[in-house]
Amino acid sequence: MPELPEVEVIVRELREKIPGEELSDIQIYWKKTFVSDGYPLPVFNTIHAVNRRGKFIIIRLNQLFLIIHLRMTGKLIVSDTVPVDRKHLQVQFLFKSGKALLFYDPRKFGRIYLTPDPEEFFSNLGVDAIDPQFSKHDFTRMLSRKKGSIKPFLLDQHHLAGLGNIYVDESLFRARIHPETSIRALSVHESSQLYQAIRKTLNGAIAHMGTTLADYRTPDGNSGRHQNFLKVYDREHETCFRCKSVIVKKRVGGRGTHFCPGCQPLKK
DNA sequence: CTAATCACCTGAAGGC
DNA sequence: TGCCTTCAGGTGATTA
Repeated sequence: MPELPEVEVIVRELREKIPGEELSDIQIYWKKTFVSDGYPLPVFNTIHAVNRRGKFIIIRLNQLFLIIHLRMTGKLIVSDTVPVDRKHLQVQFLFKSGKALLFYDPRKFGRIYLTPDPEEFFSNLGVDAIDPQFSKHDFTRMLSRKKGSIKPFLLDQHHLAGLGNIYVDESLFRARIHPETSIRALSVHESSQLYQAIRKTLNGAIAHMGTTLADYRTPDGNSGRHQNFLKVYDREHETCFRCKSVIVKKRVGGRGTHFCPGCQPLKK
């Protein structure tokens, strides 16, 4: 479910709520969710900071870091009390203050990793898609070394980290590029448009607090609003706001892909 | 290297 | 109402 914008909104909210909290207990209800890698459970540690890289949430403790990936249906909730709703609760962190950080995940794909070394943990992860250090030139250079279709490339977190199925489709629409366009066929101008489109799309979604299609909620339990601003994703058979063509959905790289055949013609 | 498929899980939605 | 199939915001492993 959550892509970079949703994770960013979650991180901002967590940052308001949990730094300074001291862990008093950790309960793991679904073993595979919590990957301790042999390190002791960080009970009695303090939460020092909350950050993000791509779709990962990074929580700094005393010596170790909790690194969380929500995958499809993971949800973090900050509660003032021990949980009332325990359905799909996979991991529970209790604090000395009485508050709790709860990890819910119906599909159980999400993971919480424990590591002393985030740099090492992220050694194969691409650059964050809205990292200010990541330039248009870096992007075109990255593209020049690759072939294949543009959409699978954008989804691959080893290159750019943070885009998922919704925002790839939205970014390609904004840049007027067909998702099956071969990377080698992209002009310098198109690459540049795509770079801008990705940033505008992600930052716009953050401003709307993310996209809630079904499960996504912030740690306060709030929905996002960006679902009301989607241009192609989840709009199959509807009319393009820009050219009035009918939005198409087809499989590209194994993923349901939405685009406007009028605005995004395939040039190959 | 790229592409396709499966695996991991559950729930919602659509067809009959 | 119920059964069956398909699909879902993700990603890693395996196999052509």
